[in-house]
Amino acid sequence: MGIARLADVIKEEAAEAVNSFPLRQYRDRVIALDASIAIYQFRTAMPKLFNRNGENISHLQGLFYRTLHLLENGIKPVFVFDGRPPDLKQPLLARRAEAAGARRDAAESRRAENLPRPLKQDCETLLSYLGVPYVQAPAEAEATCAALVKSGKVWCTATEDMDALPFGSLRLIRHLSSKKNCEVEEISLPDILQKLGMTQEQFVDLYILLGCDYCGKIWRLGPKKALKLLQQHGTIEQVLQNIDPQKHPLPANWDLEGTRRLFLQPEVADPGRITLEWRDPDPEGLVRFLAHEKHMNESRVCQRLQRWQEAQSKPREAQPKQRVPREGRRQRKLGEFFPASKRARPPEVPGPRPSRKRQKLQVGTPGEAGSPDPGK
DNA sequence: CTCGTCC
DNA sequence: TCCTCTGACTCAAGACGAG
DNA sequence: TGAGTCAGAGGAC
Repeated sequence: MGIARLADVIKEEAAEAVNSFPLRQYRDRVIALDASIAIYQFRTAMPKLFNRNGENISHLQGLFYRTLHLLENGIKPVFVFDGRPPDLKQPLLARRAEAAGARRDAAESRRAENLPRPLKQDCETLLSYLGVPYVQAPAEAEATCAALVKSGKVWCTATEDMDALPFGSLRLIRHLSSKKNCEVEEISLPDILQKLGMTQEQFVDLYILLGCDYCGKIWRLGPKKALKLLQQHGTIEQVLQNIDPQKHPLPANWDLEGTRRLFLQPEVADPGRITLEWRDPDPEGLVRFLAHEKHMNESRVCQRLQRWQEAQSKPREAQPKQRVPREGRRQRKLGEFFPASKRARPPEVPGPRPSRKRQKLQVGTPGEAGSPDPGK
């Protein structure tokens, strides 16, 4: 809701805070991604892909391809899963459910916001085989992403949702996809605050006035006026004292304090108790899981993995313009990754996750504070 | 690069 | 008058590889 | 779903 409006305000009033960089610029950087959003996109934007068992596997294919693409570019991704939505979001969710239920069956509308459990487990299994860490957020994923960035464990949040900014993510990148020539748009929160002459608290107030997901907005108070009045008076309370309440009625059940608290003191996973660790993808495990268990096209999986391996063995540079001649793309050698039997298929049930490659987000050790160097 | 396919 | 906000509308949203 | 238009109405100057 406030997403578009905030993007407009930033582009108009703080254009300096927005820059574009080629993806290669983010080599060796740790980037947090909202897993639920990504998966939801794969499931909606993609034509439904059903395997032979009638299961929709769009999310697996999408996650597989996109994650490998990030890894090939030297990026260290960490996926953050949504937890329980805050109570303040319930009205919004209810509205969405109602809208969906109006034209679809009730079962689908009940999908609410949280991913179905088996779906999420599949994604976790896939990430484990890819050697990519994931984090379970207690509440909003964007909030935990922001906390990870603030802690220095993560360089930036990659999302299309502007929420990460009021949550305090110092850097936000958009348009992170597998498109060729991908230019990533990076938004700097400190630059925004400086250009707008606002504190983070005032910025949160601005976001609330623009119409965030958690509470209604004030009638006839749009982006221009909201920004001007806030810069002039400092807080929403002060703004309210300087506008005509008749012409600008407040929304019903307007929980200003609650919404502020939600952004400024959100419920997040403690970054100090999270250890992020990346391993090489496990090609054998990926073929077993994706092709044999989930029935993705085996040659596609293998082909993609082979491409990844070739990129790995190549010298670190070699990206700039060096287009590999047609010839360079070797054809498949299917037997490559699973010399051992196809017969050893894992149990059908999601069962215990692959034990050997267990992903580690241990809680306990602050771990090496391998903070991504802020230099550059 | 555009377009058709992925299961 | 011009500026600003609202609301109703439409469309496309992923990633790949063959040609 | 959300993001990009385009119509039009209420305020501001």
